[in-house]
Amino acid sequence: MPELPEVETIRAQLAPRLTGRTITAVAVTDPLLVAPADVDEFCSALIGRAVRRVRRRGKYLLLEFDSGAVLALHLRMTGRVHWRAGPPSDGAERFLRAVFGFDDGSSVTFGDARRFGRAWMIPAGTGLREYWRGRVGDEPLEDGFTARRLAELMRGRRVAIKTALLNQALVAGLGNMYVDEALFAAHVHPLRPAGELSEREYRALQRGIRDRLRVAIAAGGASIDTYRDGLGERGQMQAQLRVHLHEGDPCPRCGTIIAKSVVGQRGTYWCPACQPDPTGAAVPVGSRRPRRVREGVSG
DNA sequence: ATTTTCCCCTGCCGGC
DNA sequence: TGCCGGCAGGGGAAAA
Repeated sequence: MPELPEVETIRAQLAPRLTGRTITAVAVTDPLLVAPADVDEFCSALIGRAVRRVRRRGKYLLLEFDSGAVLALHLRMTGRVHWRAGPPSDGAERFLRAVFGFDDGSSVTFGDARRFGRAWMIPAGTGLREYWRGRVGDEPLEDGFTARRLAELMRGRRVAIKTALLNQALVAGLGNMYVDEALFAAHVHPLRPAGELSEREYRALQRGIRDRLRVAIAAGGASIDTYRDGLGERGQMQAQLRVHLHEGDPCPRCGTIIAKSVVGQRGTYWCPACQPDPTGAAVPVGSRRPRRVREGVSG
C-alpha cells in the first residue's frame, strides 16, 4: 500500500512534469473523492491554477499552486496517481475517480478500487504548519528526526511500538509494511511498549526507519498488490522485504521461521529470534534453520 | 488524554 | 463452477 516511499516516488516523477503547468480541465467521476466538498466547487477552484511545486507531507501528495492554494491527495489503500503525456484513453484507468488535464495536453488520473482515497483543496493563505498540527507528525527523513527525537515522541507511551509508529501524528509516512521492516532492522519486537525501549534501541530504530525508507525510495516503492508509480510502473522494493509478508519463511539473518500475528489491527511479521519477545518467551526449539538468505534479499 | 474498537469500501482468494 | 465469508489496511470517528 502507498506509504512514504511510494508517495515520494510519485512526487519525484510528477515534479518535473507538472511544475509550471496550468490545469485546464478537471473531471471528478466519484464525488466521494472530494467529500464533503462540492464537486463543482472543487473543480472550479482548480481550473486555471499553475503548479508551483509538487511536494509530499507524510503520505499526502501536494500540488502547490502559484496562488498559494494546495491540492492534497491521499491514496489510502488502493489509490493510484498516473501521469500521461496525453489524455488517458478510454479504459486506461480501471477504477477511475478523477482526471486532471494540463495546458501541455498531459493528464493525471486518480484511480482507486477501494475508494478510500481522498482529495482536498487547501485554500490560499492557510498556514500549512498549523494545518497539519496534531494530525501529521515528524518527517522521518528530515534532519530533526534524531534518535533523541524518536525517544521523546515515544516517551510515556504504553502502546506497542508497532502501534505508535503507525500513528501518523507522531511519525508521518510509515505504514504497516515499513514499520515491520524497520522493527526487524532494529531488532525490536513489535509488542514492546513504545516508551520503554533502551537508548540503543531508539538509535537502532531511528536508523532502521531511515534506512528502510531510503532503500524503498531507491527501489521505487513496493508493488505488492495494487501500487503503481506515477508512470504506471511497478516498484521493486517487494523483493527486498525481509519479514513483511514472509510468514513461514526463514529469517534472512538467522534462519528462524518468521512469525505473524495481529498487532494494532494489522498483520504483523517479525523474527522471533532477532526480535525477542517482551514477555521473555523462549524461541521454540526446533524452529531454527541453517543460516540461509532468501533470493533477492540482501542481508 | 490516551487507547481501543469500529467502520469505511470493494477486489480477491480460499473453502465448500 | 459458483457462491460466499473473510481478509487486506490507512485513517478518522466514536467509544471506553
